Amino acid sequence: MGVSKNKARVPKQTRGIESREKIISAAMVLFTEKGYHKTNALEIAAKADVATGTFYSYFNNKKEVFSEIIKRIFGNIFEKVLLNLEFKIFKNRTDTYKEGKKIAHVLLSQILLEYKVNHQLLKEILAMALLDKEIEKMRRDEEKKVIDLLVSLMRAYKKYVRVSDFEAAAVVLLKFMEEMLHQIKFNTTGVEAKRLQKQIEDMICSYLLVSGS
Amino acid sequence: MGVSKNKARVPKQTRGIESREKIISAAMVLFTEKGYHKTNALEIAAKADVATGTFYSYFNNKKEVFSEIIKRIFGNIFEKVLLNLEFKIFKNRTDTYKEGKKIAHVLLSQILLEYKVNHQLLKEILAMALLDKEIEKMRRDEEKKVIDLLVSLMRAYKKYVRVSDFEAAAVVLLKFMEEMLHQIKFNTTGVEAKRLQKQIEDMICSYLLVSGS
Amino acid sequence: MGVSKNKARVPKQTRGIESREKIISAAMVLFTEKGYHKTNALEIAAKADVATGTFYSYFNNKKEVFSEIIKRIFGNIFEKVLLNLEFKIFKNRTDTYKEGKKIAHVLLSQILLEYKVNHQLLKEILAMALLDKEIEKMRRDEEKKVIDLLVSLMRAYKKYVRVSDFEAAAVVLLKFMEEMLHQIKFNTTGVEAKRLQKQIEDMICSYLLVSGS
Amino acid sequence: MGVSKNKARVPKQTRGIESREKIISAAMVLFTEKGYHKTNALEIAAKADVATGTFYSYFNNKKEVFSEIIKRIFGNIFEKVLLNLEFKIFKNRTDTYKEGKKIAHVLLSQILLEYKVNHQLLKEILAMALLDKEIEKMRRDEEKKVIDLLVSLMRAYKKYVRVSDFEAAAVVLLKFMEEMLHQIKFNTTGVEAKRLQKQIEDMICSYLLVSGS
DNA sequence: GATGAATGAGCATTCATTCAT
DNA sequence: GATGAATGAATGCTCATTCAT
Repeated sequence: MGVSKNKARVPKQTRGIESREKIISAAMVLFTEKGYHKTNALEIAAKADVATGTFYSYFNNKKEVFSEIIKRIFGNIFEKVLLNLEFKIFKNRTDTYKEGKKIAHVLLSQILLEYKVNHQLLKEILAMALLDKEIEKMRRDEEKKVIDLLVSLMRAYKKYVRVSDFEAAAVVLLKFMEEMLHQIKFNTTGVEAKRLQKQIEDMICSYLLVSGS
Repeated sequence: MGVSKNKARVPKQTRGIESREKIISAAMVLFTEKGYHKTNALEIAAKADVATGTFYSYFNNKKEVFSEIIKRIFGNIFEKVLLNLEFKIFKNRTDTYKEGKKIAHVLLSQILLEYKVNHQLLKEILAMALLDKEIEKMRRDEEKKVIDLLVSLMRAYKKYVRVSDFEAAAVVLLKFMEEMLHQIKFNTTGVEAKRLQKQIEDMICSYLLVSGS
Repeated sequence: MGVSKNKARVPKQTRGIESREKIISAAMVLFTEKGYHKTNALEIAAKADVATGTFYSYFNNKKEVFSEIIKRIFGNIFEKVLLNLEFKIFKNRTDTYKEGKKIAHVLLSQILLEYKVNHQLLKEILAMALLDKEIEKMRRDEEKKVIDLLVSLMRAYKKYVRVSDFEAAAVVLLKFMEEMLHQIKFNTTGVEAKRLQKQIEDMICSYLLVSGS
Repeated sequence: MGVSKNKARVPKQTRGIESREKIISAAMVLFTEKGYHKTNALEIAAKADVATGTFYSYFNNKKEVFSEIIKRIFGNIFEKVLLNLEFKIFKNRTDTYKEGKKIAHVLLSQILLEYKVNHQLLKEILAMALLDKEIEKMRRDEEKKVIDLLVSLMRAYKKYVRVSDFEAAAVVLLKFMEEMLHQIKFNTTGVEAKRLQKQIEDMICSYLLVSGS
């Protein structure tokens, strides 16, 4: 589906691999600076110091570079963050609400730190995920991984968990987290990040953790 | 910035108003069917049964029609929903957690009902709000109204409310609600809407309402 | 089938019709001078003193102009020649072989005269009829008309006609005539046209007409 | 004109000869499948399992491979058919019209058999002979051989031959035969091959042979 | 006011050919 | 000899916008 003419050359020599990387870097810079829609293949090639033809040797079109970039960013962010998440929790066997809240705080701060990909590019990716079926699928696939992890975590700690429908809860939590991260990053409302973060942690904990513990 | 050449004619005769309306309707259909970026002025004019020139009499460019459409949709949705919200709450003086939960359920269902604007167009709007400063501002302005209302509501019912930073809470709640509505609408994860809705209500209530009441 | 996006504008105003005609004329000149494959839309537009966009308003691509040109040439040549053919024969009730031969001579000369469309363009058309399914179909359709006429003529004069399988004979005659006309026009062998014409007439008559008459 | 840069390497080692042959075979397949104009050097090299550079070691450009292919096909067809023709006639000393007709039938069937080169490629060659001066010359040279043979044959059997201008007659016959072979092969009119073949034989004989014999 | 023809800069994409390795 | 990466001019086509009628 949508794999286009599959004409894209796969570089075998070092020089080819370098060119491909140069193109990806240049595209990343330009998508960030001018946005995906306002960037064109010619500019990318120029910025990458490569001929137009070279661009089209490695990518069938603009969207393919974008996909490649997204793959890398998603791969980076989600996996890094998630491995972190798993690790943190298993390390700090959380038994009480207060402990939980502390962990939530550390985690969120940590994630926010990782999540420092440049704003504009992130906006472009989110927008594209809304506008383009293929990009949407890439996002969905990545989300699936997180949801699965969240479910397995809730299952492992079920006696400390308030909710019962783990899957639905995982979806709600994930989407909530995502939105909040963007909110903090893009900050469209004028309320300071710290205050927001506190409310977010509170909301997660009051929803997720049994309070009596 | 963005004030454009202000050449757009403001129709005063019935015929002119009709033409303008036809253009807006046509644009709405096309933005929905093909997306904003893939729709062009010529098509809109054609679908509206109007000459290309006429299109440019009433709108300086494609984005202006889009803005107009957004204005109407935001006006419709947000205001309708919000007036409803205010009305509902003042009518049903909520004193207990259970009562609150019931109201939350009714409200969310109500909002979801109002929120049935065609998916695709909504996606386009959200995407544009990420990509375009002007559209982003329109969205932010609309959100401001909701946040203000939420704050004033919390203030009015503060004894039943768990949280203390009303403004931050309002932001978190609004963004959460928005994201959840989209999640239910676009349903990218495969979990059924009903299960999601239940978790959402739970999350809002456990966060917002004092539980002992 | 192959009708492409059907986006081509049909001009309604005099100016539009003029532009379309200018494009067709320019294309004809260029196809003749440089051949179809070596001519491009930009050049056609330039020669027609029209913007590139105007070219694409009236034709979806180069092939469409070519089709239009072919339509006109085929329409002109075939119909003119054929009406002539019918008329000539009905006027000169041919009873003897000698009479037949005289008529054949007059006719062939006549046809050759009509057939003076510029060589190069004709070559291009023939070549395209070999290379392109759509153009091939256009040619076939035009040929069908001639074959039908030839059959009906043979039927009308059957007592002077040697052959019995009228349809096959018509095909053979048509193709023979076509090829000979091109041969005379393109003259690839170095034998003078007059000598060829004589042999052609002889071949047609000895094949077609009963000799005893 | 057309001598090109003459840089093409002439392979002397087995490996080189193999590469050259692989390229020719690949080109033949692609010209057949996609046509000459839509095939490009890169594809040919890829299909031949050879680097792009290797292609340009053996051929200066696409047309050179095409010329090579044409040379082989013409060499094959014309020579085979003609040697056959000469042999057949000298074997079967034809004295009467009926004998002549029989031979014509056998010959035509024979030729049609030899003439089974793949349609599409033949079309491409014919089209190119119309479009390209060099290819046209190649065709003309090959035809010259046939015409010479036909003339010498007519001369040898002049007492059985109706016509007097041997050269013109040879041209007419050759062109007629060519066209008819294509007609039978490409069959654009829907009349069955057998019926056409019969008419063709009849036309040749009634034109060529003295009937009283 | 309305029409729709015309504009032309702009963009995506291709491909014959070269050349460093 | 062979490789395949790189080149960049060339081309097809689009579309926002203007303007004569």
